[in-house]
Amino acid sequence: MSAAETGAVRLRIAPSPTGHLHIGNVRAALFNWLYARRRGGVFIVRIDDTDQARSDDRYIDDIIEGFRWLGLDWDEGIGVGGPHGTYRQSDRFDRYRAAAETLLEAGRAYYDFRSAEELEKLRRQAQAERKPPGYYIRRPPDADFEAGRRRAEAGERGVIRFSTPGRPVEFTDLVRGEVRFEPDAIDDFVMLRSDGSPTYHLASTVDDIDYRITHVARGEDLLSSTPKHILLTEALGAEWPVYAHLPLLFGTDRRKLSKRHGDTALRAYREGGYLAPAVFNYMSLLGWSMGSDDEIFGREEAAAAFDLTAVQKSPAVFDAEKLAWMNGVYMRAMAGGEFVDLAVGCIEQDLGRGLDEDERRRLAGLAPLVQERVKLTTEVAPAVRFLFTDVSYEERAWRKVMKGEAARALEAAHEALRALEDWTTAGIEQALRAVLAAEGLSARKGLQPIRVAITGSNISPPLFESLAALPQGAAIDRIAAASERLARTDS
RNA sequence: GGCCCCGUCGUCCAGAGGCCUAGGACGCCGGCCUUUCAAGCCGGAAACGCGGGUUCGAAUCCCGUCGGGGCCA
Repeated sequence: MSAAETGAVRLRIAPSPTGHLHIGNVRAALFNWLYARRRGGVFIVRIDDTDQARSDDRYIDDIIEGFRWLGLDWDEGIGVGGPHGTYRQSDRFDRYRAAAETLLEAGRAYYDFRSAEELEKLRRQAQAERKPPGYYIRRPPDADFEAGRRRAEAGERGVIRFSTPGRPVEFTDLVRGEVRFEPDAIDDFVMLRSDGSPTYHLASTVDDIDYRITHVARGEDLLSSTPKHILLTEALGAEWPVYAHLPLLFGTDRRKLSKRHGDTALRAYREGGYLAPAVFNYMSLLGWSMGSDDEIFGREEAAAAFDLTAVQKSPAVFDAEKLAWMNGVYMRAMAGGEFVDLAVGCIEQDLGRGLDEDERRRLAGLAPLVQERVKLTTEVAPAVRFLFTDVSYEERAWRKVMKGEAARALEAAHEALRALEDWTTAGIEQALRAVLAAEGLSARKGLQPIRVAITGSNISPPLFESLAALPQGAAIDRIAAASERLARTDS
């Protein structure tokens, strides 16, 4: 009976700190998290920093912040500790070398001193014979353990390769079903490079064994490496985990999502006005669904329903537009007070100063109308900025609206609003409608110039509420200013 | 080049032999509402890659083919 059956499941995500946390990694992490939570198991975050030249600790912070932001909490690993050390591969090189040594002594690995040219020749030969590329990379006849060791100790540079047993590997993948690889498809892969550093195959497999990982859910790009990992695990005397190879995330060109597809860093979304629950919700739908038409759901709901066997086999294209729509759904679903707090934060940052009591009150009055109009948090400040700064007219808006009857509408509005005693939405609406009717102007024609005068734009929150959110004096002044400008530009 | 994976509307997902004249969502188009913009509501266009087979019956099973992708080089 395997560990997966007897104990709690243990899953992990192992990002490399060689760049900002990538959304492909985020999706993989999310599925691992969902499955761990569903099974009441353990979720681990390990840092795969074997490539020390390209790794940078600031990216570790980015990874930690990113996962935390999304609410993917982990039970062991970087930042939270656990029984297995630092959860950084760079601290475990000795362990990997020891594992390689064990295999060497057991005859399951060998030193390989062949030059790149020799190997290249073998590859070309394999290609000419239409054989798998790794076909000819096999243990050379003279590769005996003692001789290899002597040459290595004498300072000769060579790699240590795993010696594949020459039999097919079969396993059941939770997503793909039965998978089989023929011996020819599995080459004698390098475990330790000539500089003594471990390859991904070695480090990752040894870690999965040591951390007693029961389920490995990772991108499909690693499917063809899986037989190597299985063989290696066996050779090291351990039981291999259950594998689940997740469909890749594609860009709109249907290629593996990468830098050139624009925003592939989670950070870009965190800073671009997206809400964590929306990102979580959207990403969970990439390759999975609840099995119903329900698309809007939270973390706990998803965790309760998740199963790796229900994951889609085909790749998913990341659709930024649908994410934006979903973000809008979450924006609108926010409690009113919560949104006001968010809006205050947005505008204060935009203004570079705090809001006073009166300003907050005015913002809060308009907030519900803004809330249902924005998709991203970054849209909040531009929508309410007119409340706190002098208007600057959008030239296009001005030209579109300030013509024809605009002057009359502004003058009439100016007069009516100056005389108005009841400075409320209802009062303002009543006064303006009355005066427009008296002038014979339609609401459409009469109100747009006022909107531009007040907000600077022809697109804004509803006008009467916007006016009410402004002090009466300021509103009147703005209309007068627009009137003047119109008179100037007309003549 | 070799091996492997995948194939339902433009995109994401539902569909696990009859409930499918294929459903939902985003996007798109049209309408309603309306002071702008959104939101909301109503309606529309839009897909089972292709060819065989199995079966009374196939989007669902099998084979082939085409197409796409991944890995190694």
